Amino acid sequence: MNNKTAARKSLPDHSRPPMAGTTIYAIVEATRTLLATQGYEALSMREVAAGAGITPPAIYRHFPNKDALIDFVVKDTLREFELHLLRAIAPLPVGSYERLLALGSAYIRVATEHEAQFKILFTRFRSRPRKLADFPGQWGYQVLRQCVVEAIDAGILREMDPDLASFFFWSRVHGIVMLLLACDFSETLPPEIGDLTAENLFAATRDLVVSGLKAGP
Amino acid sequence: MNNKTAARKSLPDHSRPPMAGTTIYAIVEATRTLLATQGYEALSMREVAAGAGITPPAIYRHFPNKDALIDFVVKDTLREFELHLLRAIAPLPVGSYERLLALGSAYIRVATEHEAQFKILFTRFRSRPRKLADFPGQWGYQVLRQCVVEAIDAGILREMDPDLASFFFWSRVHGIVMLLLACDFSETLPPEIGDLTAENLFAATRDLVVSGLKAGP
DNA sequence: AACTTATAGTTAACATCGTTAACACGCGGG
DNA sequence: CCCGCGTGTTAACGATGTTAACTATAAGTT
Repeated sequence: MNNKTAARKSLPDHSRPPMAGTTIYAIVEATRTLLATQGYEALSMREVAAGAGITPPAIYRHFPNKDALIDFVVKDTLREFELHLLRAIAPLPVGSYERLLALGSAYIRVATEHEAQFKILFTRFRSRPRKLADFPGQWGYQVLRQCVVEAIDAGILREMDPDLASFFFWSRVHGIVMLLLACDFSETLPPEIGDLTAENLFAATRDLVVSGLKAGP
Repeated sequence: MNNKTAARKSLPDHSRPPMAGTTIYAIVEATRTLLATQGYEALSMREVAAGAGITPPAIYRHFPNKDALIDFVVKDTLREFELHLLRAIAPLPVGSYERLLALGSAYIRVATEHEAQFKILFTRFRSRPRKLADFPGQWGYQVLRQCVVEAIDAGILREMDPDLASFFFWSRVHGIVMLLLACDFSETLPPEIGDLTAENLFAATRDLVVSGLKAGP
């Protein structure tokens, strides 16, 4: 009967993107554009409404509040993140180290291409630390874990807990991305790396990860 | 003559903390408390003023705007970060790997103890990517670099560019901290790690860093 | 065909926020 | 004495997120 007690307002379906041509699509698209151009802090409901060709209160027919709108846009933008990962590793042999590298590159690519959404997802969390399962598509964690398991089985990686190893890989690329988003290393790091993109720094340090930091025998 | 053209309003001295008992001290202290208890998003000038026992416009006698106030508090809080690092490594032998571990632990400790300031410093940057030199005390980068150089010289770490290695170490702890601040891994990572603190995860993965990920010979 | 109802939009307004303008008090030096 | 300066006040402005109240349109239902 009243199994819709929780929501008086009709929420958008979080399981798939809104159809083009609808107002809700215009709202989401306007939000996305504003996030990419002005960033999070400058995003206002009035500007979103103007971009969508409606008045501000009309937004509240589709989203309960600003947070929910942004949350939806972030999740919608990163919805296909998992697919990106799968596409990145598809042409590479199962269990190979190249697959893990490709995952790192794909992560970095998504993070830099959707910088605003990425920062929101990882810093503007209302519900403080969220469960990994709450992240859209678990943020491809299962894909990463699978590749780690396969690499261990293939003898490419040494024996270790796959979850701990996955966390290790994840935190590594995450740290590179977050550090570069926050700080300019152009006068610090050696020029032979080339452009100080996250991608380049990921590549420049991968040998360290594989072989370890200890001095040779 | 008019060498103070840029600033009509008197700015606080950024080079040392305000004296106790002064209004400026009360403002800073109120801001610090609110940041720690409510977080950045909930921080309002009116609450700061109330906490400092003055009216909101009075704040503007000491800080040009909200951003400057927060910026000052962040820098003031993390002013002694470099000293923390130095104290952490002091009892440990020069060139030892323990020194590098102690640096990582100190970084993690400061980040988790001053979560709000840490997040502001690394995500709420107005002047987008800032130069590393602009960070308070360069954020101890020189300390880290020095330890890396010494460890390489001591034969503890293999030969590599010290700046690249420093970045590698930094991004590693940074990634762990940022990931844990954003996401709850309690149902993901193996329970034998213990509490899922950044400190524990740093310790649990340090062998991987030293020995490398590749399978043994 | 007429009446109801839900949906999706509008205008007007409110509370709160950062910030400024205008003014007031106290204190040290000519 | 008064002048200026530092530091506080009150009142107010513009922008923001959000709600209330109203309206128009399309879809059923009798």
